[in-house]
Amino acid sequence: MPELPEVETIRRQLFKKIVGKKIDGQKIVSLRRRAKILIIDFADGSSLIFHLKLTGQLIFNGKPSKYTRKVFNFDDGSRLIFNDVRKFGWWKKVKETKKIEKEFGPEALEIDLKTFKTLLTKKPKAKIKPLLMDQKFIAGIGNIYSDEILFAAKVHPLRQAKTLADKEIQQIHQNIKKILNKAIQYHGSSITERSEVKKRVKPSSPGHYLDACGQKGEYAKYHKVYQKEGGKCLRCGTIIKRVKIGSRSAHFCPSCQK
DNA sequence: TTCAATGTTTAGAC
DNA sequence: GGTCTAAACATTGA
Repeated sequence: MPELPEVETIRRQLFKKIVGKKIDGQKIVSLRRRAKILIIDFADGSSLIFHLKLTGQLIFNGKPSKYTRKVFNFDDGSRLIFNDVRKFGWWKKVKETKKIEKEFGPEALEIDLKTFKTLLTKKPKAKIKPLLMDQKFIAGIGNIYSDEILFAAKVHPLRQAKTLADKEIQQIHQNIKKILNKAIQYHGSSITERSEVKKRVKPSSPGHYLDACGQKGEYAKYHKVYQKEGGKCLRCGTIIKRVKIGSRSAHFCPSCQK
């Protein structure tokens, strides 16, 4: 679930709440994010790192439920609970984070146009959507935001990197930052899965993204193509399509994404 | 019973 | 080596 905007939202909220507090006598000095990983840094140089995968939640002073996998208690009596319905998420204590940080490509919010162009030339045959989701290529983008970025850039998700014109590369690069920043502003996307839409499962049920305060993110309101299959394109009115690329759903407008 | 799901990793094919 | 696909991880519920 949590892609960059969701993890970044949690990081910013938790930063204000827990920096300066202690877990097991260890003082928290900082909170960072690398790709979709949240990093809690301690005074002795060690860190506690988290990956929320599809359904992980980190909630400050949350109330434990049957899906709570771990509770971290702070020295002042407050706590952080880790919930995860599907159990794909993980956390671990590490002595240093250099090795982990090196496993990812440049941060999506930090990459400059020139670097982005150079990287694309190294993957000429790759399809642009899976490439944007490849954390070793560029870090932080997942299924939701790759769809939204490509719609905004008017680029078809199956385009090979080498076929992209300069202007298109520029558009993708610009929209990576624009979309991710706007999503952070709205505290990310709390969504209901396709299989759940039919079942009328509420987005508030366990296994859906919540921020560190236990609140839903509001960015899903602004999704233009993700989960909009069958709806009209907001730019041209064409019906939004969904196709499988690899094992993931891609949503796009077949008319204005070329 | 079967299906799909915001993520990642691995194995195998070409 | 590059690229693609399927499957695996565990769970849910109509």
